[in-house]
Parts: sequence; C-alpha cells; structure tokens
Amino acid sequence: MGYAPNRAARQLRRQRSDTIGYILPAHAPRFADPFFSEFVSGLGDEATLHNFDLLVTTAAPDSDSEKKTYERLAQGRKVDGLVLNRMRLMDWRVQYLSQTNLPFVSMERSLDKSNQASVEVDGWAGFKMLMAYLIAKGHKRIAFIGGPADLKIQADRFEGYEKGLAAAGIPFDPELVMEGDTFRGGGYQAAQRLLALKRIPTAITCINDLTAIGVLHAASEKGIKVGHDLAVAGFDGIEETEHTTPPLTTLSQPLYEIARNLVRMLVGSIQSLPLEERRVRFQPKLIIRESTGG
Amino acid sequence: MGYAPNRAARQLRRQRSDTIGYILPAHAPRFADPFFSEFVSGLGDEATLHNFDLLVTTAAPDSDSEKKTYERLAQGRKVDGLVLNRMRLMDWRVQYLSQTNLPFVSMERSLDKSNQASVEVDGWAGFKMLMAYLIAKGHKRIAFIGGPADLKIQADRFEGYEKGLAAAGIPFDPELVMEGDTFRGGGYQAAQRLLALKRIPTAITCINDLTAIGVLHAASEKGIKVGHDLAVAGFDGIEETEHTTPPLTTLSQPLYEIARNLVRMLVGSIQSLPLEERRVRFQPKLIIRESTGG
DNA sequence: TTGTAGGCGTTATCAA
DNA sequence: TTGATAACGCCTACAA
Repeated sequence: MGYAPNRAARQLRRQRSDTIGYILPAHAPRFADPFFSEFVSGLGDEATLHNFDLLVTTAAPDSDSEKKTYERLAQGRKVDGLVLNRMRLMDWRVQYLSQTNLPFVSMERSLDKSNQASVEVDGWAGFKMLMAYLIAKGHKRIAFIGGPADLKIQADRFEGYEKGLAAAGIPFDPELVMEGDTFRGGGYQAAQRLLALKRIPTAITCINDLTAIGVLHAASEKGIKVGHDLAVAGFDGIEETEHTTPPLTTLSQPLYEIARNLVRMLVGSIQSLPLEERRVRFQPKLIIRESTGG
Repeated sequence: MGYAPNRAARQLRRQRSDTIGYILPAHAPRFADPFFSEFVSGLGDEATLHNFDLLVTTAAPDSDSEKKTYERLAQGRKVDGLVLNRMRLMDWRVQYLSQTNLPFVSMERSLDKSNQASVEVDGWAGFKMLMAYLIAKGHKRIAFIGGPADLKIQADRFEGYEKGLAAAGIPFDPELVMEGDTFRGGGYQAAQRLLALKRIPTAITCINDLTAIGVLHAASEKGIKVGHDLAVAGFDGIEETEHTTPPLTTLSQPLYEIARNLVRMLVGSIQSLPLEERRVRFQPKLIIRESTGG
C-alpha cells in the first residue's frame, strides 16, 4: 500500500540487518574473474528470494586488509552472516568467525576443526575421472598445472591427479607439475615451461579453466595443435570454455546453484532453523570437447 | 579502542545508510559477464575507501522485477545512492531517480533530459578510429555486429561505424549489419550468418569483446583463419582478449578506473560536495593484436 | 568544558 | 483483539 518501512529503524529494533556479506577475493587492483560474476549473481538472486540483501566488499586474499574487512563486518553486525570461498587448507576466517559467533557458510571447507556448513565439489573424484579418461585415450605423460599450495582445491585436485596416475600404474614425474596462479597468465607461463621440456607432455590438466585458457594461448603461439598434438583440460565449466579455440574439455561445477545453496543454508542458520545438511556435495561433470580430441 | 558503533542506530540517527547500491543486470539466471567482475571490484574498492558499503542486487534488465528492485532500494532509503550502467537511450531509471531525489551516477548517459552525473567512454570516436585503421589496411567489406537497439552504446558505436565508412566513401551495406545480444552466443550466431553470405566480409567489428569472441569461434569452426582471411575486433578490453586464438584487437576502456570514478562522483554528490565535473569522458584505446593481422 | 536528555521509526510487550 | 508505550544505540543540541 505504498508504504515502505524504514530499514534502519527496523534493524535497530530487531537486532538484525537482513543482510549477508561476501568478501570478493580480489588479487589485483584490476581484477576480473568470470567465476565470480556467476557466483555473485547466484548469491544475489537467492538472497533476494529470502528478502536478504547482499553486501559485497573486496579484499586481497590473506592480507591485512582482508582481516580488517572481516572484522569490520563482524563487529558492527553489519551483516547477519557471511559467505566464504577460496578456502585455504587452514583458514583463520573459520576460527575467527566461530569465535565471534557470526554465522557463515563456505564453498569448500578448510581442515580446521569445526563443523562448517559448506557446499563442496568433489575435485578429487573429478580429477580421477579426468585422468582415467585421458589415460584411456593413450596418454602417459600428463602434466598438472596447479595453484598456490595452501588452497583447498589445490590439495584436492592434485591428489586426484596423483591417484589417477597411480591407479593406472604410471609413475609420478615431478617435472610435469607446475604451480600457476589460477589465472590465465599463470597458466600461460607454466605452459611455456612445460612445452620447453625435452620430452613435452601429451596432455596438460589444470586446476581451473583460466589456467587452461592460458595453456591454449601458449600452445597456439608455439604452433602446437591442441586436441591433436596436445590435450588440455580445465576445471569449473565457465562459459568462456565453450568458445575457446578449440573448445575446452572441463570438469564443470554448477556455480550458480552452489551459490544459491550456500545462501539457503546461511539464511537457515541465521534464522536458526535446523539445517537438513551441513555438508552438501556436488559431483563435477566431465564435459568433453575438442581440446582433448573430442 | 575495540569499540564498534552499531550501524543501524547510527543510520537511524543520521538518516543515511553509508551504502551505495548497484543492480547487476543479470539477463539469464545463470549469468556470467567478465565485464562485471571488474566493474564490481572497482565499485567495491572505491566505496571502501570512502567508508561506504556496496549493496549488490540482481535484476533482469527492463523487467518488472527490475522496477521493483529499484523502488525497493529507493523507498526504504536502503542506499544513499545508486550506480547505473547498461543505459538505454531513454531510460526510465533516470526519470524515476530524479523524481525520487535519490543521488545516482551512470556509466554512459541516456538521452533523457537531465544533467546526469556520468562517466562516458567515447564509443563513437573509438569506432571511427577502428574503422580508419581497418580501411587503411585495405578492408572494404566491413561488418558490424551490434546489440539491442535501445542500448546507448549500440547507438554510439554503430554511428561510429557508419561515419567511419562514410569518411572513406565506402557505401553502407545493410547486409553487413547484424544484431547480437552482447554475449558470446549472439556473436557466434551472427557470425555464422555473415560467413554464409555470398560475398563474405573481410572484417567484422563488434559492439563488445564477448560478441567478438563468439565470432572467433564461428570462424574457427568454418576453418577461416582470423588475422589472415578475416579481421575481427571487439570493444571493452577484457582480459580474456589477451588469450584468445588469435589474441583479439579491441578498443579498451579502463573499466576499473571508470567504476572508481563513478563511486567518487556519487559519494561527492551524496555529501553534496560540488562536483568538479558532472561528465567525465574517457577515450578508448585501440589495442592492435593478431586478430586484425597484428 | 563536560554531561545529559530527547528523538530517529520500528516492533514487541503489556494493559485495557 | 486492539491500542498505547518503551526500548533498540547513537548523535546532537542544549544546559550546567
């Protein structure tokens, strides 16, 4: 009836902000990761459904300012809960928020002792599946370009890589493992080094799609025909992978759905409803495209 | 001294929320546009600098829910101001917010009568520059894949395209103009039609980079060598363009800086400081890469 | 200078 | 059931 309640007054009275927070891990000042637009739109859509707002802040991962940002949001009760991602193996945010008693959910879960509500994608199983597929196609020299060692997804996916080799009885060759930065540039550089080896790999698997896209670039520059002379695969299933040259084989995860699930869990936990599940798991889907020979 | 003021009380008292809003134009439920991660991180960084928060909501452009979303934010004074982008030629948001007296700034400005504070990128001049470059390389059949006709950037960039042709005395050929959707898929489809013409174009210019990436895909499928048999160019300068096959010629705009400028202007106008400038202009930079022959 | 009271717009509570 | 009232926590204005 044309009446809009004043938000601040309502919040003051009810001691709730009806807002959830997400701190975007922006590495560079000029930061662009297609992962996050899909993630944020999932968070936003689901939040709206529950009449919650979404507060987005940026902070460089593992920096002082990140710590301050989390503290700021938690202290002033600016938000009723937080969504975390890009989890580290040991993650101070889990400790901190548990102490502070601020509800939170995370995409992937750290190894901290704490029964975090989380949505996980099984990177371990995904990578084993990918390795089995590549090995069945006859590949024996399979490289892996990962990310920073303290990332949870790095640990999971790398273990899947190792186990996939072991399952086929292929010896592990440290020469074929590189550390990237989860961005195109890191993949590009790591691939340049791999493609300069005496015995270059016949397949390169990557911790994520951006890394793989950097690999495509490096291969194309060297005149190596991806899908023919070299197989390349990523992880995430971002839209960009449909239109690369050649289109990229990837382990796809339903990012938008994951984000919505996270918000649903978080809102439930804010309203202290009993969660049906504190730990939701998705299986990544292997999408085979021409970058691995189709 | 370990004391954090309560935000709601402060807001209630001061009648300000210290929050600015941005409504992400999410077309599809599953929406991913690299444009926006960079834009949002610029908004977030600059907002933080001024001790403002950033509230992000999603709404499909030009829908009922978009209208409701704007009303909801404006009514409850949930935000002190709004950032707009993806402006239409005539944009009801400009009218509405002017009436409501809610401060706002926009990236690009609509044609509504209103002295909107805005940051603009000169798409007209950019396209003229691009056309001159292509024509100097000997191209005569140059296509244009645009976006929805009501978008301000469509009008600007298309006019630059037309004027660029005219300046060189090349007749305008309606067969070479297609409407895409500003996404990869639309560019892909439009390119398929262009490449099926009796006399195919020797160059395809696109309203934005995503469209151009769709074109690269279509060309690669047809076995057409981009940079050699066909020139392709985009607009925006998203990071992805550095790693396409081949790397993409584009008109780059400093999106992150633009976002920061917008927030700076908006905060100024919220605090009713006199704005130095209500209309900031950037010139796009032509970045020549291999997709146009290097 | 230092201290205190009132009110911002809700909603929860309690009394009628 | 309905209606009045107090309290949420901060800021400002005014009084001492």
